[in-house]
Amino acid sequence: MVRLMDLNPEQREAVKHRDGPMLILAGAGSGKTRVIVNRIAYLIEQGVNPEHILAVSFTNRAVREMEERVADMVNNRKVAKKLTLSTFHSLGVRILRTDIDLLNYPRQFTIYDPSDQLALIKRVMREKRIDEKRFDPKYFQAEIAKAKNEGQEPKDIRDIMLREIFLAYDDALRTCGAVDFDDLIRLPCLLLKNHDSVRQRWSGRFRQIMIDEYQDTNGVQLQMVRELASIHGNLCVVGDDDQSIYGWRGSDVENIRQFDKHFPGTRVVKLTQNYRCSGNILDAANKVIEQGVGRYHKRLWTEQDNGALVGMAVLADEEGEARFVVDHLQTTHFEEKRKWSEFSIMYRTNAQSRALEELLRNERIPYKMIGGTKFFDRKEIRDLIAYLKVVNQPKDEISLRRIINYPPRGIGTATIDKLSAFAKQRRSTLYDACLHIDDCSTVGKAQRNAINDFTEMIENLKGKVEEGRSLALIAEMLISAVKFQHALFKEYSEVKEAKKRVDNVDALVNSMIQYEGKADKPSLSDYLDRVSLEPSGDNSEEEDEDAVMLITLHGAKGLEYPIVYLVGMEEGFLPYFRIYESDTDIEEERRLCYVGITRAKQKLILSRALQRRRFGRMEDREPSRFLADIPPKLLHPMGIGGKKPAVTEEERDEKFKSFFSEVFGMLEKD
DNA sequence: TTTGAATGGGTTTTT
DNA sequence: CCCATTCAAA
Ligand SMILES: Nc1ncnc2c1ncn2[C@@H]1O[C@H](COP(=O)(O)OP(=O)(O)OP(=O)(O)O)[C@@H](O)[C@H]1O
Repeated sequence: MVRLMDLNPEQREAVKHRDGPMLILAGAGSGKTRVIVNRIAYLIEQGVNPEHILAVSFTNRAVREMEERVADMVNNRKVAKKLTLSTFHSLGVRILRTDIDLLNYPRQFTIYDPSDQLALIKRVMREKRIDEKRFDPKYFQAEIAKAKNEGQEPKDIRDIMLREIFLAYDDALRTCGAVDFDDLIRLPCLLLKNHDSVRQRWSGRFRQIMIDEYQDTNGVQLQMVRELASIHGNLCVVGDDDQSIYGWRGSDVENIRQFDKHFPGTRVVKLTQNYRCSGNILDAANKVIEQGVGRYHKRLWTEQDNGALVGMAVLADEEGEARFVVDHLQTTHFEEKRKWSEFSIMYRTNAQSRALEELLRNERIPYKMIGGTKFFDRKEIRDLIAYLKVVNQPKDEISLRRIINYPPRGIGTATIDKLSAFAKQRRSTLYDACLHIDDCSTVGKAQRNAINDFTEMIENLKGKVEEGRSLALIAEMLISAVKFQHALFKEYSEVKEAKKRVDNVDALVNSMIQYEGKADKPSLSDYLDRVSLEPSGDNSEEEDEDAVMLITLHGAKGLEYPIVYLVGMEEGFLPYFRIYESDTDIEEERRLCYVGITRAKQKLILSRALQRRRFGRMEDREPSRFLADIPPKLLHPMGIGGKKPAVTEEERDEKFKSFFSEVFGMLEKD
């Protein structure tokens, strides 16, 4: 049930808006997402078919958040399920799975992640005899991504070599039956633009479109949105130019600033009251963002009390910082009877989570890491996934090459080169050449046998998939067929290491079982899609698990927590500096800082270390320049700079003892 | 063809 | 410090 009285007048106006374009431009915590959620529920109440409603956001996490909030409000699972709430990329996949054949790709396409992408670019470069030493494949990868995000096609590229590689790379993708991440937006966009039937289908299907975090859209996404809204113009976007933090992947704040020019007749709604942060926190945030260069003026206000001061902790080193945060967190948890899930620790880079994780684990504090690709980056996991990808789409040459000789089965580089030549000669894919290897005289008998055994196994597994056998079962068959575990023990002389890897493989199989348990229509290709689109594996079964959140600043956008720790407030981290490169966009870093501060509802603790290990060497660290923008009267010094020294271990033990005796005392009374 | 040792290069952020 | 890649020997 929508309760319009839970909204302020501006929000109410936005929720009740029905047809035509609308822009909600508003600051952090002003209830933008709340408007979207309410508007979805309101539309349903007004009789709009939920299948006609589309809401898009950027991160998987933000989509999940929206799903939960909508589900709570609609309170009808069957109706909620009919809604389309998704990221741009999964929406792209959905469109492509239906219509990609119009572009000459198979509907069973696979999705290449950046490392597959790089591998393919390297292949293309080798084919073209372009020296990888002289020309960095990563450069081309970046340039191609940029071009795709700007909506450029190979013919638009001036640089001859880049154009040639782009062209060949795109060709190669098609041959592999694969698309890359950027294609997940670019190709649907091409389809919608060039095929009226496609546009009619999708724009007709989604008659009410909402987009959260619109300031993060890039050129191609704008085009895609335009096409999707072309039939009806019912497009509602919400965003905040002060929270634009994806410039590095082509997002363009002008999309939101010029929205009313892109969509004439736009109704503009501005929200300026912040409902999230206590006064001091909002003050600090305002001070940081106000120093922004080239910023459009906007000021948030709140009715809330000042609340606690913002903690500013200075510690000796990385470990000291982690220790401080964990101690403080633990003390607050007990003293204020806070649930673990009320805490969140945020950082600029995933690597910064290590020290924290270690300590949290030691202290047995439940935590959940959002983002980070650790699991699916492990070699053994990638290998297994590569096998499944080959079973799913044998054209996928990158995956095929990855596993054709892993575990080693006597098909070395020499053989693969011959195989590749054979494939080229008969104009077939590499896998097809494997199937007909007996017609290839250049490959020796032993190798031919090995290849035949290999294809036989893959074909067998393909059969199982077609029979509709369970995914986990297929994976298990695969693991035993290739003696995967045996290979791991052979590969890692350290038994402990090998065991760990075997455990990882088990964990992957388990994730498949879980997936099959909860998916609507489980299938291998759907599973692989999910793994590609959400490699962080944030498939938190335990949705409302009580755990501390560890998350990057980017990942935290749109989320909120009662207590937030912002660690690593140092030059080099925030703003982030890369060695040898000085292209950091300071203003974007500032906005990132603003995003971090405005995640906190009641308490915010900033921290920094004086020294940090980097490349094994200790380095001195300077405070982040953004700290200087926060008036000292808002800050409460802690750690080394605080009045009280950091809590010592004895003191902490003392606190626990008294806490427990208190608890026991309460129990005895009962 | 497989293997292990040497070497060199480098830490964003997400889909 | 930790990796990925490369290179040389078995
Ligand atoms: N009218 C209101 N009355 C009370 N609480 C509100 C109101 N509007 C929003 N809130 C609360 O304020 C908080 C922030 O809302 P929301 O997440 O929708 O903001 P947002 O504008 O999307 O923030 P961000 O820009 O950070 O993503 C939420 O806890 C929400 O419940």
